[in-house]
Amino acid sequence: MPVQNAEVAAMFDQAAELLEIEGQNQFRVRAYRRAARTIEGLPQSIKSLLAAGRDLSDLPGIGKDLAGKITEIVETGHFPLLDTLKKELPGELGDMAALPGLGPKRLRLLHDRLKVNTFDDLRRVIGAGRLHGIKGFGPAIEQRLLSALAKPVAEKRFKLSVAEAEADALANFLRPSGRVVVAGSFRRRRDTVGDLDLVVTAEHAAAVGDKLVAYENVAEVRAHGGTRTTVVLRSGIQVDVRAVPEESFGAALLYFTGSKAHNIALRAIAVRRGWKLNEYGLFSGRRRIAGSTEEEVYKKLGLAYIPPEMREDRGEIALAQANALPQLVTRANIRGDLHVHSDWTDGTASIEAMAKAAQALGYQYMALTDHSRRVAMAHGLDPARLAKQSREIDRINARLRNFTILKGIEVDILKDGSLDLPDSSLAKLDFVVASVHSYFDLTRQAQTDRIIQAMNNPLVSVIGHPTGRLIGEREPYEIDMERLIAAAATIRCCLEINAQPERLDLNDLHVHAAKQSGIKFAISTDAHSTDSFEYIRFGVDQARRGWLTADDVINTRSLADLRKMLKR
DNA sequence: GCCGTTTTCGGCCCGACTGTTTTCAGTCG
Repeated sequence: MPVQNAEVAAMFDQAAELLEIEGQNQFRVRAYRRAARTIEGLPQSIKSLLAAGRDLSDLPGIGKDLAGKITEIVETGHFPLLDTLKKELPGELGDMAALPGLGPKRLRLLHDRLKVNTFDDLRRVIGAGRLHGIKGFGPAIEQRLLSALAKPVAEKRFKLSVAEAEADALANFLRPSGRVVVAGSFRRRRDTVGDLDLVVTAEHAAAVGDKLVAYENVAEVRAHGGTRTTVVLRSGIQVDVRAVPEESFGAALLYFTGSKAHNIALRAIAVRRGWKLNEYGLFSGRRRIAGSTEEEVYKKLGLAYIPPEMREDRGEIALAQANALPQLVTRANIRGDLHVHSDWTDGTASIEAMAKAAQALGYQYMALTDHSRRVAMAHGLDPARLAKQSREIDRINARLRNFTILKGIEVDILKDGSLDLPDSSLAKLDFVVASVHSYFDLTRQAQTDRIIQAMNNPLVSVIGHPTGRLIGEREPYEIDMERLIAAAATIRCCLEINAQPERLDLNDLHVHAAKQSGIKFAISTDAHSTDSFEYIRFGVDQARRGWLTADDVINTRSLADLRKMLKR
């Protein structure tokens, strides 16, 4: 198994943590962290970049030294610097930085003075009262550490849809106080959200924090100052609310939307021009030269407006400088849904009800794609029922005005890559989605071969939910995404962006990588009820995070153009 | 350790809150 990008990034993060505890130059520490983020955000594996002869030092934040270290890790699996650091700072010191109140300085002190190297060591010294008298450790920090050690809260991220429900309720609660925008990774529409960052304009900043603390769902108050308040809601999600004056609203929104890497890059541009950018505005000396809107700040910095979904420091700033940002696909571009179930299988609504719900959204078409027979518990269709469904669709289509139900199927990809229905059945359809619903534990090679085998059938238009993940519940199955993308590009098979909030599959990075290979996408809801057509927006979010334009997405086409495209 | 329309050296984003402080370091985002 080759070393994955995520593993290299994790090694760099760990090294950064330990270097910081050692008291090394903070900019050296930051360099490792920055490189880790770059590596995480790469659409391809480092191994394949190296194989293609790519010079890693071309990547942002990676110079000659780190390029050499990355190459060594990928080739040997070892990172000598990290090995050395672990000898000097053994145990779990790096991981312990996740405890609240423990940063590099206090960890160093614990290690030097009390020989603390593990979580258990820390429990012991606190129990023995040996923290008393150590500089920087008062009763409050001791108490926080104790409670954190008692219930080691795994870092939890929330599905975007879950965070949205919390965010909407909270924003409505605060809205009487002023303008409220939920910023952070929520506004960047990441598939999961760690915490909610709200920006509020208010004449009386402190009143906003007071109001938040009084919110009925607050379980814990972490910090409560004049302009910033942090609480944890009962659901476990952390909320930071920041009150800012109207004239700073844009700068604050920019700052709290992030990403952190994007902000740092913007501030560096400001510094190069002799200015300063903070959450209150863009300043030349003491004079504010921009800040009431984000557009104004970008413009002053010589940049086109960058949509929040692109703010990840993955090359968007250079594009904005060149005024060459892609025109991202929007919800309004979507003209139909290409993955829809009915009560013929495991959906809850009739075909006609689904069609009417789709039409009510302004769509021109939908592809009805019920399950095939292999998915027995969903009453999957066999050739005879599929033929019967086809006649039913004809009858309904005859009644519909300005809307067309395309005849489709979500055909199961069997273990060997063959399809669950004969070509003779599939050939009568307008649209075939092929998906994996079984044998998730095949080897990487076998799983990849299996899906490519299915794509090779020219009757298949789209691969449905290509990695099979269920966010927070099931990891994606092992798959060689680069090989899959290369094959899809060659075969000219489309890939699905499944908009179910627990799927969002493909994810943003894979979408971005596939786009570079010229692949087209279907953004589909996989709707099993009339309500779930609304999920399309989550799919559009991820498409935008992958830099897709309307042209990259087949269901932005008119029905006539779509039909033309589907012939291959 | 990275990086360059001030530069191959000398910078590197910026501010709020907390706790432990007698004026600020550490942590966090």
